[in-house]
Amino acid sequence: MSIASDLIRGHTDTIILAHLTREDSYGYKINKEIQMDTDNQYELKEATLYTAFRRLEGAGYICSYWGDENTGARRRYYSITAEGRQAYRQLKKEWEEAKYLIDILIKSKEEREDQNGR
Amino acid sequence: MSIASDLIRGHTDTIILAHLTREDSYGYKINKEIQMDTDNQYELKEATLYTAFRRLEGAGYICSYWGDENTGARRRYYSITAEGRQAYRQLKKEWEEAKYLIDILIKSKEEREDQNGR
DNA sequence: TATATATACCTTGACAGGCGATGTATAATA
DNA sequence: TATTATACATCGCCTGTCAAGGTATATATA
Repeated sequence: MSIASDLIRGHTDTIILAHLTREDSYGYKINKEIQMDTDNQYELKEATLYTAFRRLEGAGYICSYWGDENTGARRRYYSITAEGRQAYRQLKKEWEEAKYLIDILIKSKEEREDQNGR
Repeated sequence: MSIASDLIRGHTDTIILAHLTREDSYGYKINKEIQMDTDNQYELKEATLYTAFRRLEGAGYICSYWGDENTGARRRYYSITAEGRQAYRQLKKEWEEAKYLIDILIKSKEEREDQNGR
């Protein structure tokens, strides 16, 4: 893990919802996929992950059920709801806005002067 | 203000440092500039702003002095240090990394399947 | 057989950053 | 005279993150 989590903070819910858009999944698997997707540059801490599941379920964005594996550790599967899909779309939109604003705001004033040709 | 502050969280320090790269400035002015730069879509809450100044000063990234205005309210000016400039460059780099990773992570798995042509 | 590792879940308590509320003071304007 | 703008500051709450600890099953290794 190489990235500061304060920069990802606020995106945890969006990331989880994204992983549930195609099919139901469970915590451990989602986290492994996050690690693979980012070449091990990022992972969710377990406490963060399971806290987020509770939060999302409380908000009605996901619901859960126990898997029926007859071998290995038990898994709790999560399914995204219609409200969850709606929230996901909204959160993605907000990310695009935030990205745009942050890009503006963290730009050095020196650079900006250069760009204005002054 | 239209943007969720959890999405900006972690960037407050970078934003402030960016505003000090060209010239010394003070809290009220920096915040006004942020509002102007973002067409009033974002502003730092005063408590957040002044907390950040304390934090940055404690870290040695900025130092402060009182202005010598002989009219109007007094101003505390902040100046970025060499360490502050170094930190600013680092934080910008981390933002580029975070931006890249978040874009990957919040992408819908449905979309990704489409992109893979499967 | 014992031990370590991988899979899989969960909770508690501390910490840090953001912020509403509140306060102070000066100057200009209505 | 009252309001608004400028300008700074702190306190205490809230929320999300996470280190640390715990439970349980299955497999690989020594």
